Amino acid sequence: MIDLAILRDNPEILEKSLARRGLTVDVARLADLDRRVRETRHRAEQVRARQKELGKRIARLQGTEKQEAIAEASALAEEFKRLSAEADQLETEFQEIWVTIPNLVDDTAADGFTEADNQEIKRVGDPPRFDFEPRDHAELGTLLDVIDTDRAAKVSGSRFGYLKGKAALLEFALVRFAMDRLVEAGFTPMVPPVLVREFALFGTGFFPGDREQVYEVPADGLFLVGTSEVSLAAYHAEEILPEEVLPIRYAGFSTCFRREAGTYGRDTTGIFRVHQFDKVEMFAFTHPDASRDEHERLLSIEEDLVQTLELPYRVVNVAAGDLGASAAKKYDIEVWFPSQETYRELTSCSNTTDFQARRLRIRFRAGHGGTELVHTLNGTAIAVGRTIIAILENHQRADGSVRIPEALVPYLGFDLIEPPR
RNA sequence: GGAGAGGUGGCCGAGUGGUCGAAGGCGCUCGCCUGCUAAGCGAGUAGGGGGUUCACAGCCCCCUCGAGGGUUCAAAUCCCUCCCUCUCCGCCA
Repeated sequence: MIDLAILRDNPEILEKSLARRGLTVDVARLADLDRRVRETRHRAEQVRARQKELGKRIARLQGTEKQEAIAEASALAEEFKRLSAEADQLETEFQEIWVTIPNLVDDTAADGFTEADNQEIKRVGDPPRFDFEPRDHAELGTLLDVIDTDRAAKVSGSRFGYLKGKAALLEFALVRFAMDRLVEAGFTPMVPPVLVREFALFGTGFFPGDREQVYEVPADGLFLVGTSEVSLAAYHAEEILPEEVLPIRYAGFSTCFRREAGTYGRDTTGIFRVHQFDKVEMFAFTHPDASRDEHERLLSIEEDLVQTLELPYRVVNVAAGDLGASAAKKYDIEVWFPSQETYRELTSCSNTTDFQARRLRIRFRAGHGGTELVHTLNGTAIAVGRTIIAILENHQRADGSVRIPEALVPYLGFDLIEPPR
């Protein structure tokens, strides 16, 4: 949710932001609806005030006087009920639209509406040159017997995979490697719930917009998270934090579940796009003045991790129209995939400013004694599945064996994945 | 799955129809005192919305004691529905 004051005092800012996202919303009508809500509510409150005052006198009155006053108060109560219902109805109508309004786009977010408009900020590392025909990760996975999507299809359907043997070990190495780095950087490690209540998804901005992407467990009224961002953000829901605890930084490890509805035919090879994968996620709660710096900090941590894994990548500033509802600005790190001869998304980090904090009511006690909304940010540290396949593809050799990046060797105890004899 | 208890302010915790947005305590803020620290004394301190306004200053109003509905002139207090938390038993990684 964005600040209502924007709609009231600077609707042109909202107009502009929506236009940058390529959305059409009748802002004038929204503003008018809001005005009518307030007008009606105000009239109702005035009636209520008179009714309450009269009620106080009734306690002290006797006889006829009392009876007359009660009759009058009764009429006021009726009137209040009527106006109040009218205001409720208008407000419902307003909220229905208002909750779908995405965050204001940051001035420095890239222009454009699709992935193709993402603005490249930098490239680091060179794509590997092979003197043989490189295999894609699915081929390598089969050859090395470390990824099995055929049997996964039998057991669970399409877009699932088994990590097997050294790839399974690689997962744990990556997770521990990332966690170690993050703890060093001041993050508190977390293993959060992956089943959450609806409010957590609404609060993080995934609902109502992306509802069809989320697995639901109707019998229990719970939902499977697509990222631990959801459970980490909601961790401090409804809280008023002391200012001095900010920034709060969490490193959450969780499995992520995504329905991938509407992606039929896209990325069907291997485990590039699956319904279930594990991820280490960074999440930060900051003072509003600190979120821009924090965003850059998260990005630099992501870059450090990718560099340490010796993967060639580029950083893009995501186009306004391609941002999620809650993000004001987002950076993606795209890593080179030799089989696709292109850079594909490996990590992503967003500054959601006060959008999630407003919905989740996460505030801090500010210096002046009042409360202010915090800012929240999230960023991928390691998306395990994709990182594994990036390692396979980039560090493969002619015989199909794969070299383990040096930084992971201490976690694994081997430096090569070879085809079984 | 069975049985029971309970949801009140930043936190703990009183409060069964009007004088309760709410005792008391903790915490916090300011001041005083104590030659440091600790203790002590005094005052203040819920959140949200709206109106007025140049104003995030004042002043005024409304809402909120888990949520929603109901009874009543009047509800934290009475009634109904739902949600949530905890305890014991059962099951269980």
